[in-house]
Amino acid sequence: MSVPRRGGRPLARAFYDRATLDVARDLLGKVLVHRTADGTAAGLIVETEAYVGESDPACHAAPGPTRRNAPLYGEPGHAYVYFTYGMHCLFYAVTERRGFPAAVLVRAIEPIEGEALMRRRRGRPHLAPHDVGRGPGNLARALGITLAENRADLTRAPARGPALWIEDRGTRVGDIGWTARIGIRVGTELAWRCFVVGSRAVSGSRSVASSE
DNA sequence: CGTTCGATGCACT
DNA sequence: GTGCATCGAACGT
Repeated sequence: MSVPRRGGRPLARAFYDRATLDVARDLLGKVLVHRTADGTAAGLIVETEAYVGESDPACHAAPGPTRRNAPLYGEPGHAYVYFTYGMHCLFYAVTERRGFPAAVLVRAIEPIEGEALMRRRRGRPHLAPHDVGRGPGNLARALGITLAENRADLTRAPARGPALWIEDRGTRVGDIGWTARIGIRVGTELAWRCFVVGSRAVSGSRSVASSE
């Protein structure tokens, strides 16, 4: 893939207000940025999964609306942060029109900016670069994304102060692979996980990922 | 390389 | 009370 340039602007609402599978694919190569009081950390998105509607048995909206999944039903272009296993936060970008519950889970990033900060947050100074943002729980930890970021508007990046957004820095990714989603017990027949072929930051079994 | 298992908090029924 | 869209340590091959 090409060398990233700096200084993008947040992707517009219209980017997210589309079919979720298209958004999942198009997020590959985009840059997820979180600016906090501790500094700015950013990573290239290399792996995503789509969760689409109440008819998708693996989607958190499958049981219908609840307090917890409410952001899925809201305006596209907002963050949905899911706290799971008592210790991990997962970051999603809400997609499709208001009222239709869908989102893209970001599963892996390659560090681009603030790698020292990301390592500090992970608490593991000796990680290889491709491991810093490998896995959905790990990347949220590295970027400092918590439940405080749930419902954050991803289309706004004010000149200063805390902000969470996704931007295009002109990076072109190579081949894209599609497989079943990881870590779910239902909906495994759907190939709604996509990733950049060859990226060492992609989660899951390395031998499987490299053969796809 | 692979599999198994415990940690840990919260929303939901 | 149950079940997680996870992770990393421990252990087997």
